[in-house]
Amino acid sequence: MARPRSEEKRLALLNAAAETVAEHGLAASPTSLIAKKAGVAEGTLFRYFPTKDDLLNELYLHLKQDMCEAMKKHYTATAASPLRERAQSLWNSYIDWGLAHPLANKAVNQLAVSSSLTPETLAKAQAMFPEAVAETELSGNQVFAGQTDFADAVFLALADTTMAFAARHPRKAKAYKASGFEAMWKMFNDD
Amino acid sequence: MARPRSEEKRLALLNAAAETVAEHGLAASPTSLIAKKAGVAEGTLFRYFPTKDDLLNELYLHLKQDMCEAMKKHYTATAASPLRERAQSLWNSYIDWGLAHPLANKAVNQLAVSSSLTPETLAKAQAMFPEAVAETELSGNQVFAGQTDFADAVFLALADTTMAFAARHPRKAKAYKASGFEAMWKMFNDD
Amino acid sequence: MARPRSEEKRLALLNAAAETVAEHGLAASPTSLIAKKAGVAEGTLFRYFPTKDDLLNELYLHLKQDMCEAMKKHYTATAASPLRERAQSLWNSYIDWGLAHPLANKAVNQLAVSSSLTPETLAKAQAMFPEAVAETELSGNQVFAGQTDFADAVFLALADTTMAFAARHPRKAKAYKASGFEAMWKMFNDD
Amino acid sequence: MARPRSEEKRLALLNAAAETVAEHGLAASPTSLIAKKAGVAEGTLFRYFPTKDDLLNELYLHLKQDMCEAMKKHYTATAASPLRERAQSLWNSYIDWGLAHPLANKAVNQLAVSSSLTPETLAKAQAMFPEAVAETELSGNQVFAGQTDFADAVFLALADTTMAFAARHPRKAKAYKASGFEAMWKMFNDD
DNA sequence: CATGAATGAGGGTTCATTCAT
DNA sequence: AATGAATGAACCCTCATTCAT
Repeated sequence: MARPRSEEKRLALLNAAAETVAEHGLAASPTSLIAKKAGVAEGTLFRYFPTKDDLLNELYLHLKQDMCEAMKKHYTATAASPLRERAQSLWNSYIDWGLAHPLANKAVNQLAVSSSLTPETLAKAQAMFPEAVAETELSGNQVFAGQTDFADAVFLALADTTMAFAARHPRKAKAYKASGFEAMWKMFNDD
Repeated sequence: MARPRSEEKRLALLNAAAETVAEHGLAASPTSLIAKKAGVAEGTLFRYFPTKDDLLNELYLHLKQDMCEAMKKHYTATAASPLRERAQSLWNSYIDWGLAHPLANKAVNQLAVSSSLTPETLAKAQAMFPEAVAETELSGNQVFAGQTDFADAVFLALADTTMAFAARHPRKAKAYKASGFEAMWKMFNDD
Repeated sequence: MARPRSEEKRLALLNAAAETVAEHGLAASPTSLIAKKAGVAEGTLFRYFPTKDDLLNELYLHLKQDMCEAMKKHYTATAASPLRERAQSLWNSYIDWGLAHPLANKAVNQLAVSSSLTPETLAKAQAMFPEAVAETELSGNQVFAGQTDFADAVFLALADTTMAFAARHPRKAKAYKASGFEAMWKMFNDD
Repeated sequence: MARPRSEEKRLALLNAAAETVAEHGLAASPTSLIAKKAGVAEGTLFRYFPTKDDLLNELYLHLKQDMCEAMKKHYTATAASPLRERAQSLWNSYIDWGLAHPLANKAVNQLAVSSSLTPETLAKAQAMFPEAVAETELSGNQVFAGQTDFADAVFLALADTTMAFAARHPRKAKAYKASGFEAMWKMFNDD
C-alpha cells in the first residue's frame, strides 16, 4: 500500500470527493465523477485509495482535521481568558468553520450518516476533537456527572444543530450562534 | 372478485423495509431483498408501492405515526399534571419508544437523512408531532425567543442524542433519560 | 378455446387495442392498458385472446376486414362503369377509408411492421382484399406480365404511400389522391 | 495511455445489433444479446453507445451510409451516360445492395419504422441520399408537379417493394428489377 | 506510475401471464 | 365467467474495480 507519490493528486481527489458529495449527495457520487472532477483518470483514484470506502473514510478524517486545526488556532489564542469566553470562542469557531466551508461542512454531514465510516474512523475523529478540553472543564457539572461522552455528544448535537440553522439562514447566523451558546451554557452550568 | 389486496402484505413489506434499512443501511437495501424478506415476489412490492421512493416515504410516515401514537397515549394520560411532569412524560415516552423499537428507530434515522423523503413527507411528519404542544409552552423562553423552529430542532437533537446513548447502553438508559431531560429543562426554562 | 360469450367485450378489447396501438405505438401498449381502456379487468383480456399476439393478429384482421367491406361497397356501386372509373373509385375508397379512420389506419400500419403477425394472418389479410379484382384486370399489362403478386404489392405500396401523405397533410389530400392515381394508372397501362 | 478504444469493437457491436434486429426484430433485441453476439460484456456496449437508442440511431446511419456509398460508386461510374441509363444504374445498385446485404437491409427496414429514430437521424439519413439527384431530374414531370417529397416517397416505396420481392425470390430478382424500373420510368416520365 | 477501456454483478422497474377468489 | 393480485423473468443501465497498455 506504499502510497504513490503525488500528494497533490491525493488532495485533488479528496477535494473533488468533498465537492461531489456535498453537491450531489453520497448516493450520486460515483468514483468516475470524483476522478474527473479531480482531473485524474478513473483508475488513478484506486491507486491512492484502494476502495471507495477508503476514500470516504479518509475524506471524513481529512475534513475533521481541517476543522480541528481551525478551532485549535482560536482556542489557543484565547487561552488566557476566563472560561465563558474561551467556551464561546470555541463555540463560535466551530460554527464559523461550517459557515466558511459550506461544502466541507455538507460533505461531513453526509458522511457522518453514511454507514461507510468504520468504527475506527469514528474513533479517530473523536480523538482529534479539541472540545474534549473544554468539555472536560464544563462537564464537571451535576447534570452530566460521570457521563463525559454523553456530555460530549450533547454538546456536539447542539453545535451541529446550530451550525445547520446558521448555514441555512446566513442572515440570522449571528442570532443562532448566540442562542445556541446561551442554551449550551445554561445546560452545562450549575447555577 | 379476485383476491383482495392484503393489508397484511403491505405491512409485511413495510416491516421488511424497516428491518432491511435498519440493518444494512439505505444504500444496501435493494427492493429484491426487501421483497424476499417480506415473503413476496419482487414485482409484488411495486404493486403496493409504485416506486422505491414511495415505499421509503410511506415507511417513514408509518414509523413516525407509530411513535406519535405511543407518545400521545402517554401525553393524554398525564394531561392534568403540572408542566414539568407532562414534559418529562413526553420526553420519556419518546426515548422509550426508541428503546422499545430499536429497528424502527434506526430506520427512521436513516430515512431522515436520506434525501429520498419528499418535502410533503417531511411536512406531514412534522404535522403529526405532538411535541409541538410541549414546546410551544416551553419555548416561550428568553433564549429562543422568536426562533421556534430552532428550538424545535434543538429539542429533537437533544432527545435523539439521548435516545442513541440509551439505546447503546441499555443498562444506563434510565440515567441518560434523566440527565437528558434535566439538561433540556434547564435549557428551556428561564430560572 | 370455446369463446366466452360477450361479443361486446371482445369488440371493446379490439377497439381499445387499436386505439392504444395507434396512440402509443405497439411498444408502449401493455395488455393492462388495453384492458383498462376496454373497461375490463386485466385478466379478462386473456379469456378472449389467449395471448397478446393473438389479440394483435385478430386486431389486424379485424381492421383489414373493416376496410375491405368499405371498399367492396364502393366497388359494387360502380360495377357498371368503365374500367378507369372503377379503378379510381377503388383507389379513392382505399385512401378515404384511411382518412376516415385515422386511428385504425395508424394501428394497421404499426401492426404491419410488428413481427407479431404470423404468416397465416398475413395470408388471410391478403385473401380478403378486393383489389385483387381490379388488379387482375389491370395487371394484364406488359410491364408486370406474369407477376401478379408483385403488381399487387406495387399497387398497395403506392396506395399506402398516398394514404400516408394524404393523412399527414389533409388539406392536400385531394391532390395526393389524384397524383397517386394518375401515377398508378400510367404504371399499369400500356399506352 | 491505456488501451485505445477499439473501432473494431464498435463495429462488432454495430454488426451484432444489425444481425440481431434483422433476425429477431427490434422488440426482441435486448442489449444483453447484442453484446454477447459482439463478443463483449454488456457494460461495454454502453461505453460505446450511451443508450440503446443511440446505438440504434447510429446503426441506422451506419447502414444507410454503407448503402449510399455503394450507390454513389455506381452512379459516378455512369455519370456520362444518358438519363435513362443513369437512372437504371442507380435503381439497380439500390436493389443490389439490398440483395447483397439482406441482414443490413432487413435491419434498416425495422429501424425505419421503429420510433427510436430521432428527427435528426432521419434528417441526416435523407441528406446523404444520392437519389435526390436522380429524382430532381425525374420529378420535374407533370404528375408530381410541386410534390417533390411525395414523388420521393413513391420512388422509395416502389424501390423497396421491388427489393423485397427480389430478396424473396432471388431467382427472379432480375425480372423484378427490370419490371420495377420500367414501372418507375413510366410513372415519372411524361410520354 | 498513470491511464481509461473492459467488466459483470446488481439496481429499479415493467409486463405478459397465471390463479385464487 | 370475471376479476385483479401475484408472479418472476427480462429489460436497460450504473458503477466499483481490474488490467492491458
